[in-house]
Amino acid sequence: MLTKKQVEEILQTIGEMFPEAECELTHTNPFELLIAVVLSAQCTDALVNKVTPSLFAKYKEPEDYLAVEQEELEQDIRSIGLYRNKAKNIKKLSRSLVEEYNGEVPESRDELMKLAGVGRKTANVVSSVAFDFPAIAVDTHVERVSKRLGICRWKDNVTQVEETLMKKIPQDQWSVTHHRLIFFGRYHCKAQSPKCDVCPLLDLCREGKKRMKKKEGTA
DNA sequence: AACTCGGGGCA
DNA sequence: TGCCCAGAGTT
Repeated sequence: MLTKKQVEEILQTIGEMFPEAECELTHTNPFELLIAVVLSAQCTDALVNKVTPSLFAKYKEPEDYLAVEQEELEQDIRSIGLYRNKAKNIKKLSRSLVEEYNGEVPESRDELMKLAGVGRKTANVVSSVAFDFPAIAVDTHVERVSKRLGICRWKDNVTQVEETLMKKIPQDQWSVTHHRLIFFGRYHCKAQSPKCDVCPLLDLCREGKKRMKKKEGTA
């Protein structure tokens, strides 16, 4: 596992690689943020942002989602993929908010995770971004990159990855770190074909050095 | 633990 | 043109 100082250096380097890394989710209130994050499962924020302007113009409150047929909602979010599941979850989630939470978005992760379509990652994003709850959202990119670089352990489960990241990164950098690691994971340290041969972090990266060595052997 | 949903992005 | 996904639910 890397030290705090090493992690700091790595994050700074990644920040220089992707200066454009910043939160792409646009939201004006907790409910819109919740919907946007639910929609973003298995697709990019950029793609979600193509539908949210018209979506949020049409649907302001949970009641608005309950007022239309599910087929209509499906068409409104069709271009993002997985739209049937997501439309069904949003209808169900809106009903829960109206009936059980007085129309308000709950603030705690545990309550958020009871909602349809809201898992651990979505709950962490909403509670931390909308309600300043101390949490780091760990998605597949963040987890993979953290493990490859040695920021956390290989055997760590998601909870342990979260804890390690929160321990090694100053709280005021959690949000930007999340997005830096996502950019790094998506465009550089990719799941299938990481660009180890042109990676400025290779000297620090156990996994990268292992991969380069293996590559030499097979070449 | 493996499977499903799905249009868009990228090789 | 065919792969692969910024997750969550179900079995």
